Amino acid sequence: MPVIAKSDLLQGTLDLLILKTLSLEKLHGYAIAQRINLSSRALLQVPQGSLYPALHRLEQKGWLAAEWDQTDTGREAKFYALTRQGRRQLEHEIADWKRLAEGIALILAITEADV
Amino acid sequence: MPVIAKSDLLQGTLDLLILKTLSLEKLHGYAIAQRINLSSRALLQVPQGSLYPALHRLEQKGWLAAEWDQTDTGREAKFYALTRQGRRQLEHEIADWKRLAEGIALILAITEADV
DNA sequence: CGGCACGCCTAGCCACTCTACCTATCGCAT
DNA sequence: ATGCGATAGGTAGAGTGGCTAGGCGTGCCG
Repeated sequence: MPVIAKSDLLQGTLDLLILKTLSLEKLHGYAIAQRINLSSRALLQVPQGSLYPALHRLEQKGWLAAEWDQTDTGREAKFYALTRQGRRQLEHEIADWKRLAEGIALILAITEADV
Repeated sequence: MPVIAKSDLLQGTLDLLILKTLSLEKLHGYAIAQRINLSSRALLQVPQGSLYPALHRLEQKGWLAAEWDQTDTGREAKFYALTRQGRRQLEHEIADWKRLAEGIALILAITEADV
């Protein structure tokens, strides 16, 4: 058991973040993590040990397609792109997330007066 | 693998929901699930197989205190109340949730124009 | 008297994330 | 020249925690 930590992602959200990030731009793994970090204003961090297994999982499910290519800096890197199924999946995940977030928001909004 | 489903809770959210629900009112397990269902306008469901283990877990962590008592209908039921630690934990979980929800909202809000 | 709501519970599976590690290349500073 | 941080990919293993599917017993209503 870690001492403090707990700044973790919630299980299931990582797929959503990856799919959404790739829906705008083809990126390689390392860049995906950076983009998520940046776009969320550092609220969200993706450890490599979560990222790469997730990418492989999503690829296996047919939601991503991988392809080796060169980065801007001339290095080899594996670029991921959304498949058509991935795009459909993304929409599901967004809908699921909104439902969950709304549900939780409703619960959190309850006050003594409502009981 | 279930066929459709996937209306699941995200891991970690259940603790938050239970703590918040109990922060307003002492309730027994069965009633907690009903209250979450109702308060979220049925957006969120808590299966019993998730609920009871969660309650035991939270009790073990010292966030809940349990006590047998009578329901309105005269039945025996185990009522749970937040401990002081539980109240502190609830605040942490709310803060964590807000951070996560905000981070994800930021990511979901990105459009082609931002890339 | 049969079934449903109430109320509690557990076993076992499964999915996902995390820590901690490994590998290799490149640029820059010492 | 060398060593370190960033870039880039990866795995193993443990831990967490939700889910399905079952079980128990009571009380009420048709």
